[in-house]
Amino acid sequence: MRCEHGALHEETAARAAKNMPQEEEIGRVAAAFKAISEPCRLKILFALRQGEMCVFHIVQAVGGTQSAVSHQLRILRSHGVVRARRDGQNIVYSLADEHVVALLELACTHLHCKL
Amino acid sequence: MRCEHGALHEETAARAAKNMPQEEEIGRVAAAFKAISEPCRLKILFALRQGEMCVFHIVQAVGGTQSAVSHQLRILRSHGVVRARRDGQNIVYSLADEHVVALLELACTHLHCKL
DNA sequence: CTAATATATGAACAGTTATTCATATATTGA
DNA sequence: TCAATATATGAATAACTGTTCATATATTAG
Repeated sequence: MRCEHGALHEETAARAAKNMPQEEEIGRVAAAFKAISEPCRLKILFALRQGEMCVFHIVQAVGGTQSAVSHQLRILRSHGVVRARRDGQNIVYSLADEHVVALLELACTHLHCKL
Repeated sequence: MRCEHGALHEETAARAAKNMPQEEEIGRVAAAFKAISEPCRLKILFALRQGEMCVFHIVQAVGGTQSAVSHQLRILRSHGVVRARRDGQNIVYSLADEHVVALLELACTHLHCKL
């Protein structure tokens, strides 16, 4: 290639290749972002931002069927985005940690959304 | 439902429904996260974290075919994650803003990845 | 133990998305 | 203008992901 900045970019590319995270780590990060990249799951997260809730109330807050919400909750949980604890007959879900809230807020800021 | 915290959760659900962002905003946030949720695209972002590069060097840094990288770049660009500028025969790509870097770093922290 | 309620899950289908291949466009140098 | 290089893109196929339906598991009340 005849890039004007050939030498500089060549160096950048070499550094990038050298510092590229492992496939496994890339995969984990990708999976985490994918977990929060579907409208239904995002709704669940925005809802849980108001406080912990059991499935019944999450369904009430975000709409959709119990089955669909439950499937999505499993995905969120398996990716460490939300955590669940049993409370009698119910399972109460909440956001896993502040990172999740921070991610949501960063994205909203980036996109000039009001929260 | 017979949730112990019925009254409290009921209130949380109502607040969540009331403060739920518009479908359109949810969609934008979801699309943005989806844009950065594929391994190939993440690699591109991690690479660009080292500095701007033209397509040729990005391909060198992340591997894969020119065509595939180009397709992914288009997706990243159309979602405002990276920006492109022409420089002679080349198109030089760079991360759109600090939010992108912050998102990557937050995710890595959350997942206990080294960066 | 049985009935009722809350939540989870497997399988199938539908819609979406990534990759590849071939080709198009744009820029530069001769 | 022509050849060469860099990048982009349309179409087709293959892989993935969400939703639904039916059903399973777990907990509590009686």
